[in-house]
Amino acid sequence: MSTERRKPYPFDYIEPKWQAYWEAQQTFHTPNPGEPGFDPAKPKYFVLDMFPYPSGTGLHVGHPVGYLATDIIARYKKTRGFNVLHPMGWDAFGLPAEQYAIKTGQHPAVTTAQNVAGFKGQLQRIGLGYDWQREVNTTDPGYYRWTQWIFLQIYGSWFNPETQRAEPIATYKGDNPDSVRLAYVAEAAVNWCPELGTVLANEEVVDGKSEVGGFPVIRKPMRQWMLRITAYAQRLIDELEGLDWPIGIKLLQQNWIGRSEGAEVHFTVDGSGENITVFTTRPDTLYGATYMVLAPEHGLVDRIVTEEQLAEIEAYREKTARKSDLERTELAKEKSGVWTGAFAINPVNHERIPIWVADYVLLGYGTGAIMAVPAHDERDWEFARKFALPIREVVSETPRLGFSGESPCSAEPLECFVGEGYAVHSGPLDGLPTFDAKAEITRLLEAQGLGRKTINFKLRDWLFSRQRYWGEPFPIIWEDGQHRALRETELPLHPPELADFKPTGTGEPPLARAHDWVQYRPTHHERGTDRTSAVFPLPSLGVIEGAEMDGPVVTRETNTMPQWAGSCWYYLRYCDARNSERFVGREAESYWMKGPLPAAGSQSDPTATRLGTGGPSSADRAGSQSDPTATRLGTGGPSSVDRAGSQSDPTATQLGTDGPSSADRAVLGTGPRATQPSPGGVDLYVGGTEHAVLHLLYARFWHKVLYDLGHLSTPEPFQRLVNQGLMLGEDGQKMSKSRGNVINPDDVIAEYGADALRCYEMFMGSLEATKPWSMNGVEGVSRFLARVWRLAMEENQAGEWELSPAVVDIAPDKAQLKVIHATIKKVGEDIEALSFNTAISQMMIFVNTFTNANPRPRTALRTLLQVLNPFAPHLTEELWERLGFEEGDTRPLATEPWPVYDPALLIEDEIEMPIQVNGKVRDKIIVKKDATKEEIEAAARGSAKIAEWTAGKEIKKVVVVPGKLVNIVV
RNA sequence: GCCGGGGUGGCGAAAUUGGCAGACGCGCCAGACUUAGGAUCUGGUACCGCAAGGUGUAGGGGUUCGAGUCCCCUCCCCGGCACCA
Repeated sequence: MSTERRKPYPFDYIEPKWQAYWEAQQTFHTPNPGEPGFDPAKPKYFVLDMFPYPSGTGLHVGHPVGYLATDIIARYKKTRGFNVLHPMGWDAFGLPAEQYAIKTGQHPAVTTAQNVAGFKGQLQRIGLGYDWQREVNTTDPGYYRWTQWIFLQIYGSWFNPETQRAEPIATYKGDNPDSVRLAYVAEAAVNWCPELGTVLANEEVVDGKSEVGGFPVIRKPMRQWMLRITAYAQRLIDELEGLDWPIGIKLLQQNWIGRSEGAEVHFTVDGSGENITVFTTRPDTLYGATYMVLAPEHGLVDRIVTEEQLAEIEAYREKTARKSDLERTELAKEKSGVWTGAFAINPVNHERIPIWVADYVLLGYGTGAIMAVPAHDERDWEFARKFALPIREVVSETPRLGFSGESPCSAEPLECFVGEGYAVHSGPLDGLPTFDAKAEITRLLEAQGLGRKTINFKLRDWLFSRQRYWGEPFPIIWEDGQHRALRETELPLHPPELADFKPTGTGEPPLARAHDWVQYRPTHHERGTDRTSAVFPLPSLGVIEGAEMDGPVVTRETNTMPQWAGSCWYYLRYCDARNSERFVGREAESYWMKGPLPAAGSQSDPTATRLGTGGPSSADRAGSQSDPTATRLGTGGPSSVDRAGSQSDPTATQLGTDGPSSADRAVLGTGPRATQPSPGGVDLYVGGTEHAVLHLLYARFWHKVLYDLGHLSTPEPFQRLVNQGLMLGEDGQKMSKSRGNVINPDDVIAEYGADALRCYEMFMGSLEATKPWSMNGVEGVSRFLARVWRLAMEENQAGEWELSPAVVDIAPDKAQLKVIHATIKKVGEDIEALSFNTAISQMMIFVNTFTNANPRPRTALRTLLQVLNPFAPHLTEELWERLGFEEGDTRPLATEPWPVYDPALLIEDEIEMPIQVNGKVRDKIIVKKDATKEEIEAAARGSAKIAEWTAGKEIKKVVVVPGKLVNIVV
């Protein structure tokens, strides 16, 4: 390569200078309520990034996309007079960090510290304006102390079905509190990953492989800690509604939780006292049940299998057990199963139907048993065809009368019909449409104690323990086979020092190797924790005169918590990161997490009222964007119409949403509702879609538990969520080391500067879109920044940059004023709308306009620097300083109020209007801005070109849209 | 299979309630300034056509004075779920 290219402007000097200045001045530190410098008159804005795992490989250019979006918003909101909370931290526990440590042969604490330093350096070189005083690290004892504390809150509570919320376990009146705790130990078939040496949550298993590393996962029965997230299933669905999240993410969560309405039906096993309960969403097809299927692992199989069938059943069960989840899905195409030899009695028609075992029925869903209705279920159909089981039609697509008397199996249907229709061959249900048939059969079953209406969820309880070293130890000890909580005063519980922290591979956690740590002898005041109390005894209650000093030796829990534990609440810790008394101070929490005030318009633009000239500006849009009704779920079709209807006229809803869709809506819980007050929470959360059902679901769950227990002021953590798109490599492929297409931001910064990196990433397309990297694109944006620089600066004979003599204190002309004010308006509005690419293009138009202006009005340049500042903070700070300060200016530019535009300057006296003939533009005319329809039409008819085009034809119609166009129809 | 999101120049992309398709940038072409240009500035650049003009937003149909935008059907790409009873 040739010599180093000349820098188009001295970013290599400017950028470190201003980064050091911000650090020294703590420009982006935001005080909490009650702290020095806090201004209670300002509204708050909490803008959050998904904090990274500090991996060893560092950031690539895809990571900062979201960080840049939030940085621009944060800087902008600050200039609009908000108290902005914009923090960063490290999700440093968990598999990636530990895998890296094992690979490099170092202790994870060492590699984590190195990686954090590396990441932080990279983020700072990009010029991100975080409040580093609030930095958190999940592996810091001062942090995980509270993660453990929150776990104990969960452990110490239960979900009261009466109140539909978590309550201290003391309010539970049953005799076995351990059966209802939100954190409990259970023996269950779990996802065991031999390669990683740990169990994994369902959410961490993708296509039968571990999400981290892609290793095979098998089912294995193990004793594990579980969190009872299923108790919150309904609320986790319902309370999505008020959130301003992408519809896709809401649906993803909804589908993951998987609510379905149906019925439980009890069948008896012929000749034994046993019962089989099934779950079905189609109780109306009960008369068409011609056999039953149990999951291979179902406990009843052993009790009902006949002697003749025993060997075959055992063989089948063993074969199924050996299959990994992956094999089981791969082999899903071909149905398999074995008859148990037993029969069940259909409760409604008392028919004797065979009971089979087949692996297409899953133990984990419903009751692990089904009634099979082959005529109306694809899977049952396939199975029945393969094993020659009877198929009976009980739903007809069209109404048919007089079928009841017919022999039930006389007409075997030719194909499987899964839709809704009308009941046939179904006794009392005959003729009823499916919807009514479901209701009727459920009523009949309930009346006879044969079944009941039920709601079933796909969501499973959260498998919360891991057999790994690098995670939070459980604050739990075991005594006489019973678990109990450590006291609050014993936290944090540090992990033991271990020379060998690799997984054991046997399922026993590595912490078990630390014998001295595991053997635990509580001192007198640590004993006697009341296991039924959620509130741990205060230390002052613990000291009892003359009590024994040493208790019996007990053992510690040796599992650790999963990666997600720390990330479930980090946003709360940011609110009060240094609090050593509480996980977050009450005042700080309620200040930063509270919802917006009712008057959205006034609060989102405090500067407008102060300066009194803002008018109906961009800020009003911000208000409407965060309107919680705007992104309601499930409103297919003209949502604005039925929204209006539901609010202003309750009857409109009833009339307007007839038909099957209303039922679906009810199921989803998304029917029209009145606008709810904002649930509050983080004002803007930006991150990738990969956390749609992991972090975002877990965090909501923890948040709700803490809210129920009175520790938090809002029921939801994240009010508004935006997903940034994926950054592809220059070859259009996903960036990866193996493809060799990874771009390191440090290299881009070295060549073009951080401001160019920032502006390019924001200019390349919409925030949410997937987009490929292009170095040529960076070059283009770099040129734009250099042009900005040269608007103010020029090079002298000695090759030094000095203030350009073209910059003088004159008033901009009319055309310039229009560009200036249009730019203020558009950039502000575009930032509010997260449309950063169009904001930058407007600033390019500004620069193009002024590039050849000589002289150049100083005020114009100053305005440009103000609106460009959130995007290119280093360059603009430098020029702001060099252009000199005016009275009333603050420094740095980062704290200067956002400029105010004058709408009057944007209105043209005369406007150009296209004239169409039959929809095609044929001429353009200039008319006064307030010209009447008649005047415009007359002018259009007066055009010579139009006369040509309409010559000899009859003008049938003239459409005049003032301010837009004229269309003449001939 | 089901559920989302998409498909606009050579490329990245713009386009309030339906109202001049392609803003802005890259690339390319030409010019200016220059010892020089991988610097800078100016102009041009959807496609076909010398032009007048015609054609164009994945494809087909529809509504409308007017459709990238609304409705119906089809195709393709990306993401998610996937025997969920």
